[in-house]
Amino acid sequence: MDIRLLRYFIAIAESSTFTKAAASLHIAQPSLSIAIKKLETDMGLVLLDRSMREISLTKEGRILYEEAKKLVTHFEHVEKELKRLKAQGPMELSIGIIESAKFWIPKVLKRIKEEFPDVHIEIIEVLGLDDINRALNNFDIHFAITNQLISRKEVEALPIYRENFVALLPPGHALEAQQEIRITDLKDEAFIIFKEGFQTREDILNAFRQAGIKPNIQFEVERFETACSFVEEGLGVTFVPENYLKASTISTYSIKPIKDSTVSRTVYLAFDTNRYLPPLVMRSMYLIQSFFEGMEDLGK
Amino acid sequence: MDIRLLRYFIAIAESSTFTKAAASLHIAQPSLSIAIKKLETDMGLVLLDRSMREISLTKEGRILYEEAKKLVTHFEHVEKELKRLKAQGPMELSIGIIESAKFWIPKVLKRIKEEFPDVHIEIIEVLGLDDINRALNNFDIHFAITNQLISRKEVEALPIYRENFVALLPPGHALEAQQEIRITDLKDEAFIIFKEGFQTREDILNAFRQAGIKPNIQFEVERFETACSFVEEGLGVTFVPENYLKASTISTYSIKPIKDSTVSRTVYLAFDTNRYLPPLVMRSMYLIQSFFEGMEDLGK
DNA sequence: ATATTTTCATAGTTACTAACTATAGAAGAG
DNA sequence: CTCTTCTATAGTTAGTAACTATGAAAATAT
Repeated sequence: MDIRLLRYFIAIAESSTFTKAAASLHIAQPSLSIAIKKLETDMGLVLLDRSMREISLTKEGRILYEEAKKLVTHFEHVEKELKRLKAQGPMELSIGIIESAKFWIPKVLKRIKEEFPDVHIEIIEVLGLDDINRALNNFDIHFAITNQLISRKEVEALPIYRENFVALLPPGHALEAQQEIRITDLKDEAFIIFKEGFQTREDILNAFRQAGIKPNIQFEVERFETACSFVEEGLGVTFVPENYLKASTISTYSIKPIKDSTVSRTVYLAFDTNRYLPPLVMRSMYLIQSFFEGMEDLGK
Repeated sequence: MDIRLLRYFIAIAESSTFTKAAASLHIAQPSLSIAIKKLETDMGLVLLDRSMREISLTKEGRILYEEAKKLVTHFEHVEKELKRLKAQGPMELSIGIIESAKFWIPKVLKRIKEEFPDVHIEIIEVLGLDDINRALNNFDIHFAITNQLISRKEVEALPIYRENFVALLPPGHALEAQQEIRITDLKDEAFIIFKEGFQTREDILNAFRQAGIKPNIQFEVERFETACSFVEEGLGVTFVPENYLKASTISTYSIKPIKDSTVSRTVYLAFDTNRYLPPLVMRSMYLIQSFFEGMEDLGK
């Protein structure tokens, strides 16, 4: 059995015609027809339904497609490991994270480093859904810490913890005297919120909806960092996760808990299930999960 | 790249001569020489040191040997899964366990079944070290719950919990009046112990050593079940794990805690690191580990 | 030290196979 | 009903994976 046949099969499954797949593989179409037929006889299974003009996968074909992707990425992992060994390079681990994860990430990285002293860990900030999907697809990151709900079936998202938001008021704001903020207090306040496509925007809008009012949205941003600097300039009010503030240097704005409805979001550990995950990656994900284990209200 | 080349390489790594490996693969020796040379050029690495008559693996060769085994077992797993799918057979999970694990195993199996309703779980009782090694090597079991210390480097043993022993006295025994037993109370008592090669024997002998006496060994057995029936017949005294009694139907002998030194043993989850472990297996091991997580004194 | 045995590599041969081009046949689109 | 699009088959060629025979090197025996 040749890995080549699996690569061919994956290409077909993804382009759904022999002709296009052959083109993308830079081989002639009949070669591909014969190769797949050989794969089918080798495996003793019918993998494709050729009755229509655009081929479709049989049940067995769908399973093999998923398994073949894992097997091919496993193979590529081994190749890469050997090259790394030859070049004396370090083991690599790439994690995509949201802003507020900066608070706890160093603690977990310390644990990972204890078990894998030579590993070189790369932390990449991933912002929106597209960003995460792109990073996971390109294998830029091994897994992501994210609050985005990812609906693609090949991506699994394990909830690891929930985090509460707090309100951020500009210095000298009228509400500064209050110990706590109610969402209804913000009825006419200029509000700084995340752009469309960010889960956090939806979480905050939901909280306003529950309180029965609409926020007066004046600015739309992509990062808490931006929102914070806007607040500092007195441009409006915003909500940020408590954990984000733990990671950033305290500034001049005043921080107030939100009283009536708890505004919160779930943070997930997301990874591609159709990919071979080497022991280092599996173990790191396990360490992150167990870091939060037993914490109340994981939003499961 | 052909899986065949990896199989060839594994055979060489394990028999340390081309000639023997070729024989075991049922191919001619020159074919193997050429195949391995091709593998080396494909990978761009020197895998073998041929300077001696018996070849040895280079550093890269050793890594590839371990990785290749995982890759080949991964491939075999996929083949088996497809055959299973064709035959409409159930997913299989085989776990080797020691006697005393019967107590908690059903609870964990319930959790596994919740996540994988169709899985067919096979529980195999594994007794001594040889038994476990044989079962892991033959792929008869995916992992083992064992108290044996396994020194082979390809087997990892994660401590999951510790269990205490209690003393078992035959009905009507002189010490029956006591609430607790001291090891020194058993100075001249006929003692029933495990055979050589069982970790439990060593654990119990250590406890006696610490108490400064030697047990009067009269019977050597391979199972707690046997030891218990011997006690029932009045042939002597023995120590068994509390957990074992929780799983067995209470009988006529009397059970006494051991007072002075706590006699206990560590139970491990042992698995072959040089083997591809499919998600079902990984997840099951995780569920077992987290079942005991947070319990005190895991003997780590 | 020398002969013998053991082991791996190379050379040459053969059969298989994976690629190609050309073309036939089947399934949708206009 | 015709034309296009797609897959399968036929036939060809180059590459390769197996074989046998044999040479070179290293360990063992005499």
